[in-house]
Amino acid sequence: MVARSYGQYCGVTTAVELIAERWALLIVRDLLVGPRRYTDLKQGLPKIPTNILSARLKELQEGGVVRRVPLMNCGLVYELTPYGRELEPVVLALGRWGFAQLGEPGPDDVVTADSLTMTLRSAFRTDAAAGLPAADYELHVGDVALRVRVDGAELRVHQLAPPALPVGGVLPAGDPGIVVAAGSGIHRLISGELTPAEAIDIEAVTIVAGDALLLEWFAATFRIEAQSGAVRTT
Amino acid sequence: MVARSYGQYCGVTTAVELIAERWALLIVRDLLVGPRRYTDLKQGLPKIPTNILSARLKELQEGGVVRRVPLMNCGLVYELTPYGRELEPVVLALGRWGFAQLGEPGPDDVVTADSLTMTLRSAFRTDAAAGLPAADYELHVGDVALRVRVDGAELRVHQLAPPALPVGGVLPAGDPGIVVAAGSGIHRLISGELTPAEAIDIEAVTIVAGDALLLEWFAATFRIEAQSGAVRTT
DNA sequence: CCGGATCCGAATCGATACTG
DNA sequence: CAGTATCGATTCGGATCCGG
Repeated sequence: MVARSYGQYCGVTTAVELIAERWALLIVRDLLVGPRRYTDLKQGLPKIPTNILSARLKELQEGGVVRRVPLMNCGLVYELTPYGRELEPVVLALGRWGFAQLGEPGPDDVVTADSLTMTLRSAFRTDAAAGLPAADYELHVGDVALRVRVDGAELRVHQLAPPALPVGGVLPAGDPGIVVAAGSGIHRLISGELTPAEAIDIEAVTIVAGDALLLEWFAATFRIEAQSGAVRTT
Repeated sequence: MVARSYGQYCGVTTAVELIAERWALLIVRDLLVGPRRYTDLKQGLPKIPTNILSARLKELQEGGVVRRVPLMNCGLVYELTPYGRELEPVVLALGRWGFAQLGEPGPDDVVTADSLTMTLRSAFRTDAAAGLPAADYELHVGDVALRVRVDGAELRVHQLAPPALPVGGVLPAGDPGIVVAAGSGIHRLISGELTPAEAIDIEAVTIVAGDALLLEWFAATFRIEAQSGAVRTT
C-alpha cells in the first residue's frame, strides 16, 4: 500500500505525491471555500466515483492536508488543516493559468458554486478593487447563484440558495447593485477580450437588474489576463 | 483517446487535466531550468518509464505547454512554450509547499541537478539577498554540483560537470567564496530549524573550502519557512 | 439521507525489451 | 539518440450495496 514514489528528494516531488493524484486538487479547491460534508463534495464533483472520493480523503488526511471534524449536532465535515490552507496560492495560480486555456464550456461541463467561487477569488484584482467604491453583485451562472461583495481589498462571496433568479427589473432584498446572468461567453469578459458593452451585445452576460455601470466595475475588478499570447489551437 | 474529463468548466480543472497526470509536473519542473533532450529528461527522472515520458511529452505538446525544437547540429530538445513558462510561479509555490513536508531523504531517493536548481529558486529570498553583498557559492549534494551566484535580486545557477569535488581547502577556478557539501539534514538548514553553526556541528553541511561567514549569507538567502506549524506526523 | 465499502471491467502505469 | 512494443500490475470508473 506504499504510495508509488517518484524516487526524488525534492519539494515539488513531495507535493505532487500528496496532491496530484486524480481528483485530489479539485477536492482541495472545494475545501478552500469552506468545510464540506462528504455529500457536499460528491455534489460539487458530480463525476467522482464514491470510492475515489473516500480514498482521496483518506490520503489527504494521512498527508496532513485535510482533517475530519465531527459536528456537535451529528454529521461531520472535512476541512483543510492550516498546512492544507497554504495551498491556496497554488490553487489560485493554477486556476489563473488554466483559465487562459478555457474555451467555451462543453455540453456536459457543469459550473459548481465552489468552482465559481474560487474562480472569482483567482480573478480578483486587489489593486483595481481598491480604486473603486464598495460594490455588491449578484452573479448567476447556470443554476449557481452567488452574492459577491467587494469592499476595498476585501472580497466576500456567498452562495445563494437555488430558487433565486429574480423577476426582471426587481432587485432582491439586500440590494445588490446589479444582478447579472452569465452566458457561455463569460470567460471572454474576464479575460479582457470583450468590453462590458460588447459582452452585453453578444449576450455573454445579461443584466437582469441594476445599473450597467456596475458591470464596468465588475469587469475591472475580476480579470484574468494571459501573460503570454497563449491561444488554444485545438 | 479523449482525455478523461472532470466535467467541470473551471480554470483549476482545465489546468489539472493538462498537467496533473503522473510525472507531468516533474517534466515541467526540469524544463523550467532550460530546454532538455529526451535523454536528459530520462536521466533527470530516473524512474520514469520511457513510454510514459514520450506520452507525457506528446500530451504537453498538445496542451500547448511544451514545444519540440530540432537543433541545427542534429538532435532535438523539448522546451516550454511561453504559456508553459507561466507555470513557474505554480511550480515554485508547490515546491515550497512540499518542502515543508520533506523529511530525511529515503535510501533510494536521488537529488538531481534540475530538481536542486528549482529548489534553490523556490527558496531564494530576493529581499534577503538584496541586503547582502554579491556572493558565489559552490554546492554539492550527492553527485550533483552547482555553482550558485547571487547578486542583489539576481540568482544564477549553473550545473557543474560531475568530477568536480575539489581537494580539501583548495578553491576551484573562478573562486566561489565557499564550497559546501550538503548532508542528509540539509533541509533543516533551509527550513530555519538549524542555524549554520548547528548545521555544521551536526554535519548537515560540511564546508569543504572557504569562509564560514558565507554559509551565514547562504542560509539567509535561501530559506523556506513553514507558514503554519506543519509537521510530518508519519 | 449520510458516509461510506465492495465488486468488477476498463483504462493507465511500470518494467523491460526492442528498433530506426 | 529518441523513441515503440509488449505485457503484467495498479488504479480508476461505474454500479451496487450496507449500516446508521
